[in-house]
Amino acid sequence: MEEKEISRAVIKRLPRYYRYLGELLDSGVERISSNELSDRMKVTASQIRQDLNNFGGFGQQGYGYNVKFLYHEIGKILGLDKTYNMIILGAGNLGQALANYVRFEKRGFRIIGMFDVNPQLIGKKIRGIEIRMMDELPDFLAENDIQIATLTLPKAAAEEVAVKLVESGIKAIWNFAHTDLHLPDDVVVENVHLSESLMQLSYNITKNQRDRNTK
Amino acid sequence: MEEKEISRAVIKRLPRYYRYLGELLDSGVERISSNELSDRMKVTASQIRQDLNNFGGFGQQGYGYNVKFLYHEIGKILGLDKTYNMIILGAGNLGQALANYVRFEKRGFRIIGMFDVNPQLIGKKIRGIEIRMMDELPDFLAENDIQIATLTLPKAAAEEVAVKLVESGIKAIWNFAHTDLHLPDDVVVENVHLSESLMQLSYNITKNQRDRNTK
DNA sequence: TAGATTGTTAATCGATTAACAATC
DNA sequence: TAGATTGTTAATCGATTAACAATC
Repeated sequence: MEEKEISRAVIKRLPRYYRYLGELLDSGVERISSNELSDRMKVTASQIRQDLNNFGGFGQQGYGYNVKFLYHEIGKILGLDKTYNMIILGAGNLGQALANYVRFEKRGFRIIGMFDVNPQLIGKKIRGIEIRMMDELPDFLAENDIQIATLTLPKAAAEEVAVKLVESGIKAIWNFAHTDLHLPDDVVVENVHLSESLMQLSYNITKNQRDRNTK
Repeated sequence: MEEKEISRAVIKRLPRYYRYLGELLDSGVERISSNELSDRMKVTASQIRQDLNNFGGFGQQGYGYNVKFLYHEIGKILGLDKTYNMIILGAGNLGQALANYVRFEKRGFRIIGMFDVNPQLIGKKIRGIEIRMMDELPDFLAENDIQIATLTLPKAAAEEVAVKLVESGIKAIWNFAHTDLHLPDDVVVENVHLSESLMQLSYNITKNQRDRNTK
């Protein structure tokens, strides 16, 4: 079965399509053309059609796309038709904030455990999720079917914990630590580097000011 | 003064260079060649040289790059030689987590105010930063020089607050709300969409499983 | 049927990589 | 000077946009 690799650029756009289609669905829109969607999303209609056609023909000539159908198809592509059990490693501010965030649950991402090394946090519950000592991790992983591990801990600890997780069979990591994890190829890592995002912002602020002075 | 536009792809890589150079600096490395850096960062040496040359010749033939010099130059390009006053709009879990994060401060991003509509939060302090009522925002902006506004509030409120901020002269927004802000061109917006990041992860998990079954 | 709009091929644009002359 | 490595041009690759035939 020859399957062409989908480019990273396309994948990064899918969640945004999904969001817009969800909003259209909520507001009762039944069908939409690539042209109208392109207007709303400020991308070219051509790109929308190309992107979607990577996964098959979801539209119909002369009609456009059925919003509900397309929404669910993209959901399936993104793996949102399944549920995922998650744990959070590092129950500091960010870890707790993520645990408190209910919207993830609605999309099928269930946080079922949190771990930390700070004994003061142990036993504390965030939205019903218990914070456990880090040394309970191996047992917990053995007893529970976990698909995603979230790293919200200092970078010094991140790599070490990540290696342990992978040894225990974890295949997907959502990494908030400011470091690149060096893991086997079959482990999926999605990085969220907040400070790098902030630096892009300060770059653009600086550039913006320069532009204003120049013009 | 003809200045060629630097591509977004290049800008996105700069913070990562900055991070690696910072680590090299900390570990006492004085100079590095594009080749050695390419080994560590898993990018091509050619790309490193091309990227850096967008901003001028930072290296020296036969020698490589001086780590300390390059680190500071990239810092300047990213605007990290200045300080920024920030406010956080929405003092929920994520807003509080960001406020608690000390590392931003070290890089020159000072959070000096937080705002929320929930009266129960008013007066509370996060790391010394007071949470104020949202209606105090205009006065606060008039009395303080704010460069960055962080939006950690529900998407329904985000657009409305963003428009108010821009009317008060804010030119840069760090947006965590799950919505695209429609603002004038001279306003810089940097989006952090956590749920979209999570969807990319679930896409790759799904793909990974498919690959394993196929091979 | 006529009109609309997709799916898809071809053209363009931009970003990455390779190669090497310049130069420290 | 010889060796190393940049800065930069040229070649390649990939992604985006344009165009239009297919078809609902």
